[in-house]
Amino acid sequence: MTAAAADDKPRNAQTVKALLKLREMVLNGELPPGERVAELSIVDRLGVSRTPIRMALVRLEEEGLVDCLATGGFVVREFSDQDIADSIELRGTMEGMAARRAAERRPDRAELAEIRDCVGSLDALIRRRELSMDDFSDYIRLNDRFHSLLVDLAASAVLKRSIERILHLPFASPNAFVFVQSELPESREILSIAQEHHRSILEAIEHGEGGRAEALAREHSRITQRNLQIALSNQQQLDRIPGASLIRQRERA
Amino acid sequence: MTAAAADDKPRNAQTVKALLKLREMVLNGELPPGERVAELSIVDRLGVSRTPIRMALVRLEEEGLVDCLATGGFVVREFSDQDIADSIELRGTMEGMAARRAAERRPDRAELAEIRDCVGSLDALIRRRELSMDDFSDYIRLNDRFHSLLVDLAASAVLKRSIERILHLPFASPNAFVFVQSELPESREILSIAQEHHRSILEAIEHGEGGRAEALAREHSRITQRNLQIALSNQQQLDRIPGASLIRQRERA
DNA sequence: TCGCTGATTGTTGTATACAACGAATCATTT
DNA sequence: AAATGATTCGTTGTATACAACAATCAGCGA
Repeated sequence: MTAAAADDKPRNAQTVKALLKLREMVLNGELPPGERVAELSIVDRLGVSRTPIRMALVRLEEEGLVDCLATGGFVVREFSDQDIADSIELRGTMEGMAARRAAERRPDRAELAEIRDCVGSLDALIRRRELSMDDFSDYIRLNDRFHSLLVDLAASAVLKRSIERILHLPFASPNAFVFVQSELPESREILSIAQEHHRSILEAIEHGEGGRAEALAREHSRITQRNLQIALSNQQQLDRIPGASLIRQRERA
Repeated sequence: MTAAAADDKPRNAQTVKALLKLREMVLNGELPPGERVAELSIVDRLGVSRTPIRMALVRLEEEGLVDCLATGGFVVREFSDQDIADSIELRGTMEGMAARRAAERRPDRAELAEIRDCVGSLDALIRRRELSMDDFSDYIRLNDRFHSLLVDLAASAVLKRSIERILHLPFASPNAFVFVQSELPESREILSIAQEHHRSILEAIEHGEGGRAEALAREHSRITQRNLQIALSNQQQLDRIPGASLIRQRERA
């Protein structure tokens, strides 16, 4: 955590730069879905050679953000409403497994300290009178932390990898719709319900109740599903979620 | 299904060749786990240049068979017993989700035709007096087909992708331990139980019983877990499963 | 005007060249 | 002899050159 090695140049600096930038460009909509990603045009825009760009594209393809064309080259993928709902459901299922595994493992107090602290911080945050935009940003950070710690508690490298993979689809994130939700009148209630879920999941883990922990974690993901449905009914709000440009436009009457 | 284009050279022939060969070499144990994969040595052995090898290595890394070293280069990964069990459990969880989704979708007769046929063939196979090695090979083919059709019935591209990804770990396959099992005296009973699972999963889907379908699919995966435990208690048999060389040797007294 | 053909351009897949970094080796010193 | 420092070797990451293929566009003919 020291300030050492701030601009530590890794050996593969160009590749990670290309990967980060390309992912950003895809999520921005700067590279529209369905369009072929011309490697040379990226060379111009990023100032790195084709090789690292190619590597990054392969990784993005494995992540699921671009598709490998049979004729050669890559295309930015397009996602249907169903794809998004499926991603959220899959995350919920896997987090359910994580919660169950965590409960069955009977972690000791030391292992639970961090996530307890996280839930405590969330409690404090929710109790504030008014929730500013910054508060929502804090919520996102803490919420991310909770979900990440939950997966860690399952102590399964395989499961962790799989969950991290699905989270590469930005709209599968537990936070994908928080800012959409923040504009709803019932926003506070939704956050309270979510936090109640967090508390009971933790409680179930502490009590070693695997089945309950799994059911709760799944139920928790349905909040994201609800928020998705709300966003889907309002194009303006939908446009503000991460990776919005990747969503296939439904025909409108 | 015609005989057309048998040796159709795709554009990226070298890359797929490298990917296939490298995967084979890793699973063979030809490239021992923990050892750095020197690209130049692969160049000699495969007769393709470094570039396609590099691409293949990136893909293998995303598949989880090799790890990306911080210092640069790739290492063949090593898997603990727990990793294997976790992979099987994760597959079971995702197949459970697939079965539930399939049931909830209420597929019509036409959609169910293939999997019904598959279960029928399995029935016929199991009913034979004696099961030869070829019979077990047939079983593996049909079993693979059943699991694949089950995933297709869920009609979720996201889920399908995730399941296919976990199946890249060879010991996560539903068939990983069938040949080990084939040498057990109770082999036939295990196959009968598995087939009973297949039948009831299909039945639950036909009846639209999502919860039951999910529970059954999960239970079904526990057969693989049992077989894993059996294999783990007998090093000789363990060595015969696909990717055996990737399994970390436990210290023996 | 429409369709077909041929050339041209653009893009990818592959091979290779090059430079920087790390690891191992060997020599030197204490 | 052990430790330490310099040097050599090997390996990777990156850039670029080249060839094959696809797509596009112009021109020609009906």
